[in-house]
Amino acid sequence: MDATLRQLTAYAAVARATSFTAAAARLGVSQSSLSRAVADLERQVGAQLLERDTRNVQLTAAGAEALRIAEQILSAHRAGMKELDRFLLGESGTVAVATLPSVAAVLLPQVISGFRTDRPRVAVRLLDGLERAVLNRVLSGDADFAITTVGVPPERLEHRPLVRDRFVAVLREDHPLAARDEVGWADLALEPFLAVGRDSSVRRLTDAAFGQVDAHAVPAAEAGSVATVGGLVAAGLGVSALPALVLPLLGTGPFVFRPLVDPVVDRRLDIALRARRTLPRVTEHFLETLEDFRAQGRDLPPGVSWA
Amino acid sequence: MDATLRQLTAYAAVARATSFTAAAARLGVSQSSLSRAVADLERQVGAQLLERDTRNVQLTAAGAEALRIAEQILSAHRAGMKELDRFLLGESGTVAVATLPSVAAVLLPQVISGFRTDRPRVAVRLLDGLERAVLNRVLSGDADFAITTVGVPPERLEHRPLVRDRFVAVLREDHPLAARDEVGWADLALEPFLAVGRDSSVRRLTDAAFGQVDAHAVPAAEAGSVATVGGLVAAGLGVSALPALVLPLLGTGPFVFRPLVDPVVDRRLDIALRARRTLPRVTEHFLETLEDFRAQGRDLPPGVSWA
DNA sequence: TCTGTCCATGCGGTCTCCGCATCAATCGGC
DNA sequence: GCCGATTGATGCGGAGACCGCATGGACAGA
Repeated sequence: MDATLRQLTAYAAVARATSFTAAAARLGVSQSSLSRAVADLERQVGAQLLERDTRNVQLTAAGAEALRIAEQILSAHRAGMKELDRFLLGESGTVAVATLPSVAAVLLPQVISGFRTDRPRVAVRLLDGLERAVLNRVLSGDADFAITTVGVPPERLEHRPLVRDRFVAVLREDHPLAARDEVGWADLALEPFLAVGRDSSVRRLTDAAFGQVDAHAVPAAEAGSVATVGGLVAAGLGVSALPALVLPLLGTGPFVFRPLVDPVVDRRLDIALRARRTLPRVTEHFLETLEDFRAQGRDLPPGVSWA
Repeated sequence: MDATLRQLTAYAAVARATSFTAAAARLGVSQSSLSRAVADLERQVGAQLLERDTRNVQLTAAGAEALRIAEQILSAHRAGMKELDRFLLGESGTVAVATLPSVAAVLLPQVISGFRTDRPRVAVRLLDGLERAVLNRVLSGDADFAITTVGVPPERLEHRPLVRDRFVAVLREDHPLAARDEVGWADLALEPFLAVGRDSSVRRLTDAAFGQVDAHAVPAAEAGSVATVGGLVAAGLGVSALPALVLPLLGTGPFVFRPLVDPVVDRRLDIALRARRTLPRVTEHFLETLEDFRAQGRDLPPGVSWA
């Protein structure tokens, strides 16, 4: 016993109109078609649903129950189709973004806010982690795209430069170097250096910068999170160098920041997508919002600029 | 954009198995059929739902959403069909019984109790009222059938005798007639008579009985409900005559009941149904339960007997 | 390189489903 | 009380959907 949608549609229309002819007009099909469809349905469920003499149509008890049920099913179908449609149009769904903690905390909030006023039915998921984890999220499909640094670009990802994020010297306010207008990497190399963990993309860049000025890259201490580095600097244990975007994550403290030169080091944050993939419409919309921000030259924290 | 159940079924099977071949085996159809059905669905919704290379099938974002929705729709359909089936088998639904208050309060409770242990998913609605209202409920289709007295049987109703309900004299215990073993209608006629309202079926029968003994039928007082008659009798205002079944409705009081003879008067309670109508299965089942009670000779209150 | 497996597709046959025309039954107006 | 109009059911022919079979092309693993 399986009733087709066609049968249920026909039956519901007839039962609601209590008339084959009227229902046929409303549906834009022939009366005979409805007559057959209803007869088929009755045969399939094995019960008479409509009591018809040549002049009137009325529902039996089973018919009333069947109407209720048919409308439930049809409504579920209609709602489902509409929901799918909305999803395909990018009006609902979820966009999952994998990013570094600094991007998630500093750059994205305003983007998400703008996006959600346009598309309130779309949920945004932030998956934050370090570079490797972030890229894996994209490769595995957990995330729709990533905003992250990219050291060795994996083959199956496509990149679009997004912002440049300049390294600055992080000092306690009473540190001698704080008196300077700008600081060189070679100057930093003479101080106890407080580095972030080895699997951070920031670490790779600081190591490289010290390499360029022929300095040893052995840190005085190493911390997993930027907030911890902030605590160490505040305690006077040394100095650090961090991209401008992560500075808000240091927390509060007696910090001063000075431009870092010789060389000037930027980390580039890219949008990373799986190559040769058509994106869900919601993802496209999110990226368009991001692009709008760039095109409008929206304010960024000092030291951060659109790429 | 309307997806057929066939397409949704096919898609859901393939998407769940992430394999056309496996899904085809499970559904017992050919692989080519599924391939086409899914392709049709994709064309209709205008989006690719499955990403297939020759070796693997995996869901796109739209595909995952579509699977969720397809399963919702299919589950609604399955549940609805099952519900209708249960209804047609008489395992669910509602049986509406129109009856006199005395039947509703005294005779039916045990029947309903027995019926509901057999069929816990079936609801029973009791529509109680006086004879005319009760019959109208059946004629209008509000009730599936009635249990009631029937004075002038309307044309479009079919009757099945159910029980006989004997009239007894209702006296206060200190009344002189209470000393007798039985009381005649002519004896009652000499006392102030407390009658029920004119639209009650009981009233019609008491009037007729007094007529048979050539007594005036003018009551000393008339009350709408049996409980009120009870109050009047208890207050010593007079005597009454009521069918045995309604005695529980008198309430508590210093009542004694005596057999009423010359003539012995029974009211007959019938099952009344709309003629030439096939009954909903639940109604049939309820009537069968009632019939079982009769066949088993279940206990009835004194003065009441199966017809 | 070769074979087995997977999905897509051409093909022919069957069955469903449609609309048109018509029929029998009934209602409403005169 | 009669007649035309309207209602739902049904015969019929045609168009299209849907099926399974067989085959093709692409890829994985030996």
